[in-house]
Amino acid sequence: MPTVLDVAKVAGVAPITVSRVINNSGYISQETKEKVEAAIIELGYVPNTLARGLRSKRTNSLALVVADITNPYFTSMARGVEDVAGSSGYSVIYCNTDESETKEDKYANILVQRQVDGVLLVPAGGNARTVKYLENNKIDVVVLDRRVPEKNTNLVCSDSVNGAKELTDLLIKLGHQQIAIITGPDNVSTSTDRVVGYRNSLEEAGLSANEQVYFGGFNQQTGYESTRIAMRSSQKPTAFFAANNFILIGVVKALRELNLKVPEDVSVVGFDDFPESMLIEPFFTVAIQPAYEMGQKAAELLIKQINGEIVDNSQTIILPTDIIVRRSAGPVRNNPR
Amino acid sequence: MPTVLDVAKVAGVAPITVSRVINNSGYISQETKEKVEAAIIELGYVPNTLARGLRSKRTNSLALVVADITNPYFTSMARGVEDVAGSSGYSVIYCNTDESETKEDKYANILVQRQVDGVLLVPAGGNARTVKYLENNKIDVVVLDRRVPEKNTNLVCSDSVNGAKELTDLLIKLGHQQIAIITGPDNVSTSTDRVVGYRNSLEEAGLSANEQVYFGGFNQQTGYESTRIAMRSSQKPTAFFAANNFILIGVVKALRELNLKVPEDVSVVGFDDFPESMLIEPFFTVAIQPAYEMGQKAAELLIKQINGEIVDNSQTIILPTDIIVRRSAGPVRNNPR
DNA sequence: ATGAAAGCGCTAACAT
DNA sequence: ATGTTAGCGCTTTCAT
Repeated sequence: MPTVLDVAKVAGVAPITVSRVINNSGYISQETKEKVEAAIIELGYVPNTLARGLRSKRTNSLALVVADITNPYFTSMARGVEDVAGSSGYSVIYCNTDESETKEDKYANILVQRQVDGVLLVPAGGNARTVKYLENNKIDVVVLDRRVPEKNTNLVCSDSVNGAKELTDLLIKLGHQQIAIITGPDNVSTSTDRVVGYRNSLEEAGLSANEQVYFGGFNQQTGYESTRIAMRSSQKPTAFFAANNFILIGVVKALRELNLKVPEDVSVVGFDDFPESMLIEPFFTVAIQPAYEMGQKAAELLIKQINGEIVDNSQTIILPTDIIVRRSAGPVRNNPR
Repeated sequence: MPTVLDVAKVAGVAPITVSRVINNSGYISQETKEKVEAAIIELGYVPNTLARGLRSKRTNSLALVVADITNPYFTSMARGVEDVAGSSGYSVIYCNTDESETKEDKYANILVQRQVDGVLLVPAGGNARTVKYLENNKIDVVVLDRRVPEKNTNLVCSDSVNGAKELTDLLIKLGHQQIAIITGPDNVSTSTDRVVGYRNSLEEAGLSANEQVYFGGFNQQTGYESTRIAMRSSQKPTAFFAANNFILIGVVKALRELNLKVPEDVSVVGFDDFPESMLIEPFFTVAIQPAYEMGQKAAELLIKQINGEIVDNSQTIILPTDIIVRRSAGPVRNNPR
């Protein structure tokens, strides 16, 4: 492979001049520039980013660390990140933690080794260890989707508390008094914030006594199992609030097995849903988080941070959730089953 | 950040000895090893992969170039790749071409700059340009999902011809005689192979005269529009074959709008579907491609290739598709509408 | 507007 | 079993 030196020889200039042409930096006469460009094409020269990064301390690469890229919510987010990163000359390395702190640690180490300029982190555990580790190693971090306790960071997330409040309000307005919420781990802010919004709504309606909260994982199994438990309890819910898309699917599967119709017998609302491109007929009443936009905003913030355009690195961007009313929630049945 | 030199000083050895400990290469006494490891921990040393790559000509990074990571088919594939790559010490850079050759070219250039060791390529255009470009730059390539014309390459794909044949056979067995296939671009092998399988089946049944093929894009819009056109034609299909998941959704949306029930009025089959985790009640009769496994196999092949464990770089791995019979295809209606 | 020298952090090649 | 030397390809720094 040809190097700057080869190009320099062909163009009859010094290597540094070639570098200046490639990077559009410093003063170069039009004439020299053309000579160099011709040589680059002639040789099929491609700059080596390893050498460049080693010398300049900038790799033009970012990392996106998410729970699982397989969830369309994170996939959209990833596209938002990539589209912004790409147009600013950054490549993106994706990492799936599967909500495991061990995997997160492993990746954090790899990212330091790779000298990425910045990391977009959806933290797996309920702690700031990874953020601190990355920052200690001079890597800029923007936390995405979830808050991290005991540490101020740049943060881009959506308004879970408010989205959950509105969703619960909506159920209450439909006459539901016994509403169960099924959510993720109790150490993840998106999971607990949605419970907070739910509680706020119940309280406002004087329904606090009917609170019914199930923690678990952000997966189908949790939705399925918690629904079965709830429906066997003395307080049978007339409505379910699923804290994410996979839980939502689990809830409905369980209800089907119990021969309960949605929304005739039981109402269901949730967070996230699936993209319209995957749905024949959108059915769920949901709070949609603007995942793609969150990815974009986070990437923009991170890049600014890397470029030193931001002094304060504890900026919080909270995007609103969008309530979409569809058919999965209806008025409570008055006739007892 | 500490370097090998810092570690070497603390441990009282030469830098190369530190390198040997990090890479587990050459002979090191247990004693020295422990001294070095202690120094590494003491200083919080993390190796710099840029320097390492520059020197050793190996970056331990791969790239996966797909049409659109937003399609669950490619997302699964990506997880397959990442899981294998990760466990072999490789990081993966993902690139979305959105089926555009321009974007593919742009990424190919970036990947050469980044000195990735290998590329897993789902080629956007119907040509071998990118493969040649990468190979000219000494980067190993495994082509994924689709064949590339006029060039022997390592290839991992699924058996589109056979899957399409079986799916069409199934419709014919149900009594359908007028079957339309709606597929992707006419320069993509997955798109054309599925037409070939479809044709083979019709021919075998003596139904070649009824052939009805719609090319377009692998997206919902194509499914929707082609379905409307087909249903307005003189040969109204009694069954549709959608060549991928998004087309499938488009077909069903169009049929719904025409007040046609699936499968009572019209039968529908397709390729790919969506993961069960996203489906309340799987409905479509489909040919499933083992996307995750394809990603795994391709990554394994690529890594072997990189390690020089394979001489021949035109190895083809074709994985079988799996026909799942569900409810979207039924017997043809005998009473005319 | 251009160039010379040096060095980023690591490991290959060659000692010892 | 360990060390010395050199250099990967680029850009920073300091000339001119």
